[in-house]
Amino acid sequence: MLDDDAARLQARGYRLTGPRRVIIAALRDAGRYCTASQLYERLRGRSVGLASVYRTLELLADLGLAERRAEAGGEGSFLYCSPRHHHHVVCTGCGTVREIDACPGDDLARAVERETDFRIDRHKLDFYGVCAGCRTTG
Amino acid sequence: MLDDDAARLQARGYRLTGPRRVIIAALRDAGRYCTASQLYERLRGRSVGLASVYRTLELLADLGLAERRAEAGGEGSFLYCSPRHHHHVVCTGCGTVREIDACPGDDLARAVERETDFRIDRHKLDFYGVCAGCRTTG
DNA sequence: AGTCGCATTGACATCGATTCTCAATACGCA
DNA sequence: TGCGTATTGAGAATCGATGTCAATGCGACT
Ligand SMILES: [Zn+2]
Ligand SMILES: [Zn+2]
Ligand SMILES: [Zn+2]
Ligand SMILES: [Zn+2]
Repeated sequence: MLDDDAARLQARGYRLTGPRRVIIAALRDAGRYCTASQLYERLRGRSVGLASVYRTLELLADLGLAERRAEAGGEGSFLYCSPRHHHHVVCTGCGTVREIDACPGDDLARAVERETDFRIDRHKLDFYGVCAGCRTTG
Repeated sequence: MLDDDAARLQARGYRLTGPRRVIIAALRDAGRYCTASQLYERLRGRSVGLASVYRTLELLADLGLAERRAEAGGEGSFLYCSPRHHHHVVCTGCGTVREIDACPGDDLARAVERETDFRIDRHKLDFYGVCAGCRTTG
């Protein structure tokens, strides 16, 4: 877990507890979307309760340090997100997610404002494709 | 419900039933993300079962005619999507969603390919802001 | 380092959204 | 119009997610 994440927690008055450290580190290291039960399994033996996994994921989503996604048939899953503005590239083969800096920027947002008469505040952009590893393997 | 949607269903061998027509029309007309129970309420008296609402939403998502979203604390919700490539503008005030043509295009996708060594197939882009109505009202 | 207040935790109970089951129905086709 | 089968509605069943609560441990202040 990075100091930056710790700072974010404490800046909002949350305590930096053992379970939180471990859960956040696990989500970070996963480098992909994880469900609560997946993280819970990965942390067996570290005495972390499933409820705490749910609570911490919820907290991270609230702090902007994680992004929630809808699964097709079942559980929700979370992806660790660094605090800066960024977008994602998702490998449809292995599930790996990488943060990227490429961004359509304000120009496109302004074009959208003209087209719709909305005032645009933010945007979300994800790319889907196949990573180098999956191309050679598969 | 549009003929285009009907054609998509039947092209995959699905039957064009009464409940499906009604549910799809309701989702289309909503112009926003809807939960299964919201649609079910809206269709009271039309003898459409909740299970059929769930099944039809799932089917639409599968056909690419609806997009699923994760809600914070509770139910999943679905948004009707036309078949062509497009993106969304979501009003954070009233929930209205509009489809737009603005798109970062292949240039950005190629930049991402160079940056990551992924082969990019598709992307998803949403803008969030406040619509004209919500600006004057609120 | 020691003390104290209270946020946080783990285990389990509970809730509720989604899926399953199955006999009855109604599409699509000849 | 008649048949075969996908689909439906209602209720049961599932299980992901949240609530409860006594025990714990973080962190602030000595
Ligand atoms: Zn891959
Ligand atoms: Zn951006
Ligand atoms: Zn609005
Ligand atoms: Zn696009």
